[in-house]
Amino acid sequence: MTDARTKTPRERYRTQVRAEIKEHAWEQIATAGASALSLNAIAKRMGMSGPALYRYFAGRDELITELVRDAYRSLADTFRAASEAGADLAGLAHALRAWALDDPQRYLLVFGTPVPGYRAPDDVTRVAAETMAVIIDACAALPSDHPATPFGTYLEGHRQWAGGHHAPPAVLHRALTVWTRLHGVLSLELAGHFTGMRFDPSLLYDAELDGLLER
Amino acid sequence: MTDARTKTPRERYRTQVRAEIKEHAWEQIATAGASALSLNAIAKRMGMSGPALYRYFAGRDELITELVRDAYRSLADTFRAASEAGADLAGLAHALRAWALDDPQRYLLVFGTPVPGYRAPDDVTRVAAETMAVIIDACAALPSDHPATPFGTYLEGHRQWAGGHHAPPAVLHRALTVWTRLHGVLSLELAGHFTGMRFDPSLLYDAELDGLLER
DNA sequence: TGTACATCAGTGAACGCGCGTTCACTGATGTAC
DNA sequence: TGTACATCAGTGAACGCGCGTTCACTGATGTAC
Repeated sequence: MTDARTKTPRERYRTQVRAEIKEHAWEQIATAGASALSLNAIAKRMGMSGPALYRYFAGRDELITELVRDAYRSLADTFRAASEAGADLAGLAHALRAWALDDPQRYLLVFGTPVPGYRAPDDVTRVAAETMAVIIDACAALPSDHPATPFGTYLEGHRQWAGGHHAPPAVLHRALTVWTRLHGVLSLELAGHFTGMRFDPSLLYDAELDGLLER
Repeated sequence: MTDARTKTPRERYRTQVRAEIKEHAWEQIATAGASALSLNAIAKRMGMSGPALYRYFAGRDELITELVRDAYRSLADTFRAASEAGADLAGLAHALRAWALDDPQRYLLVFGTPVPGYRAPDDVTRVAAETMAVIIDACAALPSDHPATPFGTYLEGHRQWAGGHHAPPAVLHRALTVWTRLHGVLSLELAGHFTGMRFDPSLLYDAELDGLLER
């Protein structure tokens, strides 16, 4: 049905140009950040006139939405691929860091300071829950025992974010902690807050990871 | 010398208008984020013409620099005040969260996604080291024992960021960890990443804090 | 296979906007004698 | 105390720029008979 062979040449061309626009958008974001994204600038770099892009996107906001969606998707795919390849929590953490360093602005677009005036579409939360589920699974598979924490038991009544995942409270708590701690190191690293200090951020990242694995 | 009484009325007026400009700048940042800061918009809200602001700031960049400097100063003052009032690490952590929630965009201006094309002046790193020193002191005062960590000993050779603070390696490591973990929770909270989930972020913050205090 | 028509990608001009910044100028405030 | 001058805050016009977006139009590509 949605098979590539059933696509007409025009449809194929459309999706290809759409992809090309997004690629240039990412390049621009990588250079100057998401708030500087400009349709006209993208068009110019593609050798087209500005209005031409309106054949492919309803406007700037729809393009950004698409980029956010793709970023979430990309991370979810990365996680799932790592997981299916047998990666444990440490493997996921390293996959996350590699994904972030591969395109820092992509990470920041999703987890950084929100683009002012822009609201993420609802369906991305589903994808976000998908990545969270992979982390939860990895936490559940940890060999260590999981003593229940007060916050963990509190979390049991608020597990929508886990996509309805069935996991003991301590595991939910652990998964959330994994997220916040890794993000804490990663976001400061990507924002350049460690550049003045002269240590290797990856060592700090691994140190945090060790703390998460050991108990 | 720099006493207020030695200031001429004109000087007083100057500093007052400068302060007023900055206040409007903060209001604008709080609404639309730092990347949307506009001199003309500020002037309009003050009932002045745009070029008038050039009597007070050399340009947009100098204004932003001043705001960043003030933000760092404000945090450093908050920390020092809390510390002098006898606050321990937990007290500092709560002071940090209160400071962040008081003006989220101020926190994000300093610790969030960097403003594209803008480079922070060098002297703010001195103020940053000042806040770090307070955290290090609080970590050193923790009652728990401090087993040396591999990363901690590695850090000993890279302690410029601590402002030349003399503290055992484990304490340096602990202080860095305090920073990254609290920032991990805070930044995700401020960026609105917990709003979809239905739990109280302050509980997660306190849970992380507990982990930092206990060992 | 050829012709008539519909579809659709892309253009160029235009609109209205706001931006940072410069410049020559006015008018009020302070200073020196 | 009064007058001449210097200082300086603020204005308004202007420059050049880039933005998102609309609109009428051209020309190429695909479709139906």
